[in-house]
Amino acid sequence: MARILITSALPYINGIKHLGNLVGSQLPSDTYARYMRARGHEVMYICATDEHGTPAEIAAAKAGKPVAEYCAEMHEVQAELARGFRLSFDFFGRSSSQRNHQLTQHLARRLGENGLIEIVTEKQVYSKADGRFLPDRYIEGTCPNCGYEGARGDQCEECTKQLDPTDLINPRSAISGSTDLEVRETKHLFLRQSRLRDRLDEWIDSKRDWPVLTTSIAKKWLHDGDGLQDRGITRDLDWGIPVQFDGAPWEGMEGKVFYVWFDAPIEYIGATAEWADANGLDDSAWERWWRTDKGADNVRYVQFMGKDNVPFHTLSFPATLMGSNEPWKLVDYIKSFNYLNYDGGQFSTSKGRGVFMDQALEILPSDYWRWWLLSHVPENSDSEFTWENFQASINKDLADVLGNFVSRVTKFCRSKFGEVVPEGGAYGAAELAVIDEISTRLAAYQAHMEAIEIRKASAELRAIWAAGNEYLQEAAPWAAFKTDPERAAAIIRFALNLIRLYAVLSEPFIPDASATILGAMKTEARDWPDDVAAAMNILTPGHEFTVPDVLFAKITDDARAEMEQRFAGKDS
RNA sequence: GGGCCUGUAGCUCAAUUGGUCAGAGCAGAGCGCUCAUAACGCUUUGGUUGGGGGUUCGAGUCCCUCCGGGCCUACCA
Repeated sequence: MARILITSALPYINGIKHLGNLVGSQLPSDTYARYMRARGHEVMYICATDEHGTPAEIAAAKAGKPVAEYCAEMHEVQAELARGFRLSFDFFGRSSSQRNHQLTQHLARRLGENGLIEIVTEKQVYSKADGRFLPDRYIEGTCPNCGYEGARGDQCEECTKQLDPTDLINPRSAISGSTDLEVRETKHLFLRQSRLRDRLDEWIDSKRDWPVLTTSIAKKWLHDGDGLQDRGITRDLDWGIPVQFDGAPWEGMEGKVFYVWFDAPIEYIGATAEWADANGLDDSAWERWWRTDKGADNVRYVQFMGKDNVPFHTLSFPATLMGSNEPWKLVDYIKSFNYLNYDGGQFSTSKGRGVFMDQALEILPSDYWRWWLLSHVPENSDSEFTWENFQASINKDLADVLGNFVSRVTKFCRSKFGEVVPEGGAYGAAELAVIDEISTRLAAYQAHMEAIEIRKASAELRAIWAAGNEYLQEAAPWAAFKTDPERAAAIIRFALNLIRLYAVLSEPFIPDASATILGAMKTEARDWPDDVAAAMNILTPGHEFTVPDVLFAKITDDARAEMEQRFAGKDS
């Protein structure tokens, strides 16, 4: 049994995430976690809300709430949606937790003691009306290059020219519109990650098996221009982890907080500590996952994230841990994802374009979304959601191939033998052939899951379902029943066992349907089938079951058209 | 501007890293079956692998170039 630590990139707190966010980290990591648990491994699966930063403060202000209250509410909303999608986190924490405060401050202190932090005086734009410093992106004005009036302080979206906020003509706050801006001096802590460049470079080089998407981004940052640059890790904000604290090895940082990207990944550790607290366990319980001197040396740590998160996970977070000179567990494998597009464009929160997590659960069961998203997860390139494709996949894969198989077998059995596994007859060549085929496919399915090739695994799983229909067609129990009822009994017994097997194998992808099937089969036997032949004898003659209701209702053309209309967005 | 990714059948994607007629699923066509959610099975039609050039015994894969799509570019997260 292995020990596997799995973290999903933290969803930001300022709103409900869309399906693209879901499929880019949480969903595939959940499937992986479920699979690894099913294989008997010890899994710690962690996620949390990322709660600090300017957007959180603005969203709270917009909602007319204190930021702490806003974050607490949004955390609960996101936690509820996570439950709705059956995301099986061992703990869903908060980056604003006391645990994260302590850990973040601890690591910063260690970095400071190790000479890896310096104080830098910077000039930044301050908005008197907003009472805050403005990140470059939150300053708008006219582009000096092309005259576009909505240019941002970091870049003009019209002519793509990189800008400095002071370049803008008639600059204004993007938050309030105020033009009462001034440049002020402010001091910030910088993480001297340039000093760790060689160590990071060597470390990245050792990760031969990482996806190109992951390593190429890291290498670019390490080698572009002057190489890895030092990075500010503090901000002038109210909401966040205070930089000045007892034992802090620097002064004059009152009123400042750590930069959200400094504390967010630390929350992976923080959330594990929160998990221990929530379960009444002491520190050793979480430390054995994170401290290589306290048991984490045999942990395999896998991170899941969208491609936009890669630099922070390959460089700044490892730099934080390495720079502490403490034996923290570093990531072993990073699985990064491309983006999911929506019907020929991008998901857009502002335009209401695309399906968001709450809406998705309102209109269809989570298994539908899980199946489509996982079987189309953007592993190799951006992928595309269309309603037509969604409808076709759900109706064909879930309703016709899997759902109908369960239906035809259980209903046939009920009408000929009753709701009980029939006795008589014996498995023969046809059954052995199916066992052979499924064994081969199962090995492929497992290999793909081990390699975190979710799409390929889903295709293999589907083929395993389809093998049941092929078998049934070949064995034709409806014909056998007329001449040789014992033979029909053996076929149906075999098919009923296939149904149970399918429920077990499908659990990482469609946990609700899996539970429904096992419930209908009235069995608790969900051990992973290391031996397919043996698994075909788990439901024994005389075992009772019930015919389940339709597992997957089909999506009608009308329903599809309606949803297509509803989620098209305002401006497109 | 710079860097990276990407373009394969009508659609969504593969192709063991340069090696047999480029494969699946869906959609289309034909046949079969009648247990089942008008479901299932079998067979089958679709491709000058974005265009052009090059390297090689051999290119979807490597190089050059053009065209299209996307991401990143360090103060959004």
